[in-house]
Amino acid sequence: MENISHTLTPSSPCLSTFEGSLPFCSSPQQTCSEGRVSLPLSPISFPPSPTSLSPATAESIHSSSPLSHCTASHCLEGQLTQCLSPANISDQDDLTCLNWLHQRGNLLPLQSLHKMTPLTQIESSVPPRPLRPASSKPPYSFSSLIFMAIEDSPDRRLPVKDIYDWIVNNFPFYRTASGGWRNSVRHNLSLSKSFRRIQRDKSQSVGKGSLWCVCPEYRPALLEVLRKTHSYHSTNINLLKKPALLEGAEYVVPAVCDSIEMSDPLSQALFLSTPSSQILTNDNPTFSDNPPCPLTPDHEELVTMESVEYQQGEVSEDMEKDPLSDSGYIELHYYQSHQYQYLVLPGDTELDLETVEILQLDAEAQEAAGSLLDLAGGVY
DNA sequence: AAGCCGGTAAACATCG
DNA sequence: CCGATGTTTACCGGCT
Repeated sequence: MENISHTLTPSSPCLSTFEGSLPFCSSPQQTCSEGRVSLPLSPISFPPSPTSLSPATAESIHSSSPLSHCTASHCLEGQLTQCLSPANISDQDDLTCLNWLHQRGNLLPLQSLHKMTPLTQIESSVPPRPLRPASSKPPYSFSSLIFMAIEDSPDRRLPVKDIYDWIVNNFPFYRTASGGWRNSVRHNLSLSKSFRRIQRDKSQSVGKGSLWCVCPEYRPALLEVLRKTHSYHSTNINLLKKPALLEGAEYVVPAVCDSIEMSDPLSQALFLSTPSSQILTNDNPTFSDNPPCPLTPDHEELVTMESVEYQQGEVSEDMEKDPLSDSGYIELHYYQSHQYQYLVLPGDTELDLETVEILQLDAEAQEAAGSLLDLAGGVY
């Protein structure tokens, strides 16, 4: 048994003060002691300050964090996009180079960038392994597919056409499948309570139909289903990936795994909760009435949070292995439970779930972090 | 066996 | 009118 205490640094000065308990653990492996979270203000942005982590973790996270050079005030001033702009990257080998982000969507590689070979290089140098035939159907239900598609969109809402496109782009199976699956998608959207239709803003309406979003109250359930599916189907994949890590492989290239892994959006997506200011209600069903709140200087408040302590090692090996621990990528997850939303941060380069940090953030903190990540995920 | 869930097909209405 | 979109119903198979 080992107590681990990490002091995390908030992503930005826009995070407002949070003080509260942590009644929620993201996985059965974790035993979180309730406690207050207090983070010292730092100009270092999301993810957590390396200085408070182990040297190896700190080095890795710092060097792999594309946002580590960008403060939230940059974000507030709209300069983060410059920070993330390829034009701003003088050297392709620069640690802040975001080519990988462009190439892989909002996938955040786990390993230090300086240890990484650019994906284009790897993908061209690694002999292409025969991909799983396109006839192999993804294990994910249509609800999960829709969920992932919507979550992977910048605005967390998509027209059905874009949902089709996302599925086709991420799961080649549907590229050649007959059109019946589209009917299933529409059927699922209509029937499932998890999804909600939003009228498009008439003034800027382009295209047909409505936008679809995920009902926040059903997000945890959808995420859980997704995690279970991913966990179940990633077992064999992990066996493939683990030796590569042990042998010092520079980068685990999803593309050399089978088709599910290659296109696995769970490994790629940043599941970000819609900030509470954007959550749709029945009374206010359109974003045109309730536009997403941009960060404003009003949100710039100092944050103090205390370290989070939780138990490590109190986990039965029989318990379900969390897919996040083996995903090979830094993943940032929001959970919503009751009136709280929870942001799960990776606290270790290996992404062992025992070392994942859980922060409970208030709405403004989520918004701040979400905006940063939106920008990071929106540049590709 | 019954109920639930997910997938599929189909009919129909609406909309641009 | 046509195609895309959205809703609804029905049926089937797998799972618990």
